[in-house]
Amino acid sequence: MRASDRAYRALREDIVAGSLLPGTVLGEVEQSQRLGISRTPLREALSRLTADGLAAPHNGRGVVVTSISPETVTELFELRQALECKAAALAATRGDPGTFAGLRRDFENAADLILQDAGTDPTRAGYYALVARLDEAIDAAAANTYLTQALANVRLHLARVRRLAKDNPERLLATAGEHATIAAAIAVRDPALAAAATSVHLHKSLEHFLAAAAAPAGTPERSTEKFPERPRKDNP
Amino acid sequence: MRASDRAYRALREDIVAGSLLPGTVLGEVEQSQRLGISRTPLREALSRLTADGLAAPHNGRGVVVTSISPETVTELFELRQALECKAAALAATRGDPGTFAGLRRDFENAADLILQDAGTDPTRAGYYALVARLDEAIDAAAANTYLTQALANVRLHLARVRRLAKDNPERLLATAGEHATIAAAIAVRDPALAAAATSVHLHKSLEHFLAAAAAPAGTPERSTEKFPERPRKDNP
DNA sequence: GAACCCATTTATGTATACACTAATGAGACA
DNA sequence: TGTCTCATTAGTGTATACATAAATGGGTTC
Repeated sequence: MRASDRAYRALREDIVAGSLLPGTVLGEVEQSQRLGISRTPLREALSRLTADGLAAPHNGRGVVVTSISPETVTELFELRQALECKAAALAATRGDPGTFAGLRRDFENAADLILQDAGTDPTRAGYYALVARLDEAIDAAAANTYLTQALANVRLHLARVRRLAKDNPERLLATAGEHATIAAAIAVRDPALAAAATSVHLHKSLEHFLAAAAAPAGTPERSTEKFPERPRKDNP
Repeated sequence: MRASDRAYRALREDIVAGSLLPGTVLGEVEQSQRLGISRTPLREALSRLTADGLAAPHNGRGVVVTSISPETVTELFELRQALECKAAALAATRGDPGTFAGLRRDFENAADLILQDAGTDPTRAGYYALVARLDEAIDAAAANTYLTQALANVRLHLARVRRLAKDNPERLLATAGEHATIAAAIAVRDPALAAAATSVHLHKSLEHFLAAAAAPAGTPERSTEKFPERPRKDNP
């Protein structure tokens, strides 16, 4: 694999995982030494990160990791709603009913996935893999390259948000039901219903995130830690 | 200005204007010599073009200018509809009524712009500048960075399509009315109406393009020239 | 005559050297 | 003591050299 690809993946993973905090200045010499490559492939990686919106030019000199705020997430969900509703509607028009009927059943039986390994797997990899399967099925059924690419970018930003969302089992169980409803609407080839179900799901997801981000009483000091705004030099 | 920026703008302009035809292989040495810069900034320009979707990797070696087909345009318009309807709805919720009332009047008086310099200005720069003003007003009123950026990318691709669309004065006059309707809906702060008016406009625009692209009788040989698919070496 | 193999060449990926700009620091002067 | 200026430095932008892999062409062999 090319060094620029490895650098891009490594930096993207660090940003999404949160080990590179928002506001961190990504110096070329610094990062190239950290990743053990030269500046040329690193620059290409930074260029791709900037195009993704995970990094942004900083005073015309260097790039910084973009920040996340409740306002940012609200804007992201507005775009997400436009894209996912359209994708669900197209999938309902063009998709294979059998595929989505199967996904509907999987989500209706997802309580096991969510509750079973509640303690063993804090990342809920199993359930999120199922969600990813639904996303991929919708993308494939929508059969629209531009839409799929735009959604991929949204989901990239969403992965960052997910780290802050603190999804409790109750919310996850609710999302399973919402996803089942979406899959069911696509399976019966009802575009308007699929879009409406998607809209409902996204509305509730954003509501849940904003409520959690509103710094629940008892841990008010974490809210500032979760949304740093000042540029800071590497890992503080 | 940086050499990489100049290269990016120059290549983008060449692709949008059609002087670099779809399928053209963009060799690094070749283009860097043509633009009088070294390979390093040119690579960054190619990277940005690839991120924009104007170029795509070619057999893992080099990049080619992406092609445009009626199917591609249809997909582009599906994404465009999702984005522009959402933007119009948000603008209707948040925008300043006075701004859009003024734009409505401008579009209602746009017949002069369109008919006046019908022969003198084949690109209709004046009218398209007015359209751009509406786009910018909607972007500003929607106040959503993610949405604006996604729309900017769509409009970039749309500029390529416009070259093939062969807009006659009748169609342009019709679009002026459609744009006036959109501006009016936003001015009265009716999100659903704004989205609907946008949907109607885009539906008719796509319809017009597809009809024109269907190779009108008398010039069937141009359809293959308009949508080249085979990679070709530079300007044939 | 056709097919296969090897050499050459061409183009990309990477590293590094050089240039230039902007930030930083100290020192001098008011 | 504060501020202005100049030198230093750190970091980015660009050019170029080198390495490597893929395409191409010629030669040989079956």
